[in-house]
Amino acid sequence: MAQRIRPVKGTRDFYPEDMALRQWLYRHMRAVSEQFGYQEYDGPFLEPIELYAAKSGEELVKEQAFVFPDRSGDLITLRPELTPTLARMVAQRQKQLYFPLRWWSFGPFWRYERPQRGRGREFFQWNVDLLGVNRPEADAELVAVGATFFRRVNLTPQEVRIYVNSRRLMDQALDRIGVPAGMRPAVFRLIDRLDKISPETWEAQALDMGLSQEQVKDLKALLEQRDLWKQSEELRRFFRAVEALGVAEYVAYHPAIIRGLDYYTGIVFEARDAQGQFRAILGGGRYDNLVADVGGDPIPGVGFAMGDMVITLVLEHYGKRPQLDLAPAPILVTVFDEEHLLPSYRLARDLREAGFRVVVYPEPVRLSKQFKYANRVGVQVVVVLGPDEAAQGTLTLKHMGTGEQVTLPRKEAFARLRAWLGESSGPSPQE
RNA sequence: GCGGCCGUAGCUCAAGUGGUAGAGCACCUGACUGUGGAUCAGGUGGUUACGGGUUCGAGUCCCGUCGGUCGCCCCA
Repeated sequence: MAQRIRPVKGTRDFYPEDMALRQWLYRHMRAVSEQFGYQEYDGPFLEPIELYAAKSGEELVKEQAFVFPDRSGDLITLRPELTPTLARMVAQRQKQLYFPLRWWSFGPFWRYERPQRGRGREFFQWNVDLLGVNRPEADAELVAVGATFFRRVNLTPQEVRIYVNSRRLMDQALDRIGVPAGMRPAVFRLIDRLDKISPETWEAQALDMGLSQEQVKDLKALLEQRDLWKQSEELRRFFRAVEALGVAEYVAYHPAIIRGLDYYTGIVFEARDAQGQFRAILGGGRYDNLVADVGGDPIPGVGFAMGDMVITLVLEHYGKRPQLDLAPAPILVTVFDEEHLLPSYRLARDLREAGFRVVVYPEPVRLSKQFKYANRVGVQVVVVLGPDEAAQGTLTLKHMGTGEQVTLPRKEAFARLRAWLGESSGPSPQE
């Protein structure tokens, strides 16, 4: 007996039912992206480690990327995120690309982390970026893309919300509190943790990193100010644009949203479920130094990423995970006996040529077994071609949903199939 | 990388203080040899994650490994 080989830790197998959900997510992501005029692109899954060395949170590469030597000894990285690849691709063709540029992508990423609920080592991510515009209205558009996706998958504003803040605004506010510039990245990360750890440990960590009692108090007060955004011209414009884009109900200001990554320079945002029991569903923001880091001229940009694992958990939790059609085909042609096997195969071919999706039972076994199979795999109509039908040039059709059964001349049988199946007889499966 | 909890049939779960591994669902067969879903009867299925240890005896206690999960870290 061969030893059982385990899958690599933190990876997932996609059985047809899992694949159906992944494809469902992909279809909605694509539909929303295209609604807003974004173009699909992709990069390599393997990248040189140097691409990540210069930028994007040191830790992401040093501690969380899959890095290994290839056969020649070069260090190869399984991409842990897409933004550096995007930057490289844009820098390479900077002179021929025409801005503003709207690109989106959906694909696999890898991070060598401890797998947990909503977090694996191999996951899929939707990336949406708008390059070449430095206005808060562009940021609002990205948020609208995310919100439109939520609306499209039936998640309501009562269930998910996109929270927004501005690093520029927070910088000013921290100035007033007297937090030195050198401590900003650490303080940002502390703010990011506010609702993830207990108030006591949060305060302890704050004091630990060198903030005074007074500053901690001021900081806590600051993070309570839900109308802080009114002090920011940038955010006032942002919210007016969000309103115009028709997604205001999904968007709210929150002073504790700051994002962990270092390269964000302005507005930042993340989506959370209303009950706050899951990780961030999507996260993004403005980065104005992107392309310069990989050798191009600086281009302002704004973008976000949404992983497939958390959104799946959220959909499940709110009962919005769709019932997907997993049937291999809407029609099953049975095989009455050995003698009628090839006639059944020919019938299946004729049905396919008429535009139907058809599965034919692969061997002559009891009809009850074939009907049971049809029932189990979700076939809608079973076709029987036995001695009687063969003799009279007819076909027997049984609709598995209603139980209705008819025997009709071939031509009429095809018409009946079309009537019964309607749209679902066509070439594309699901939903 | 660190700490807590968990790991029994394909699935969901049972098995007082250690004493011969069980149920429901699913699956297979039959009642029903040209017809599924319902019902009834019967049946297959487990080295109790893996490897050691303690014991007359371990699913149960101890150690280790692997996997899952929760928290730290980080993040989608």
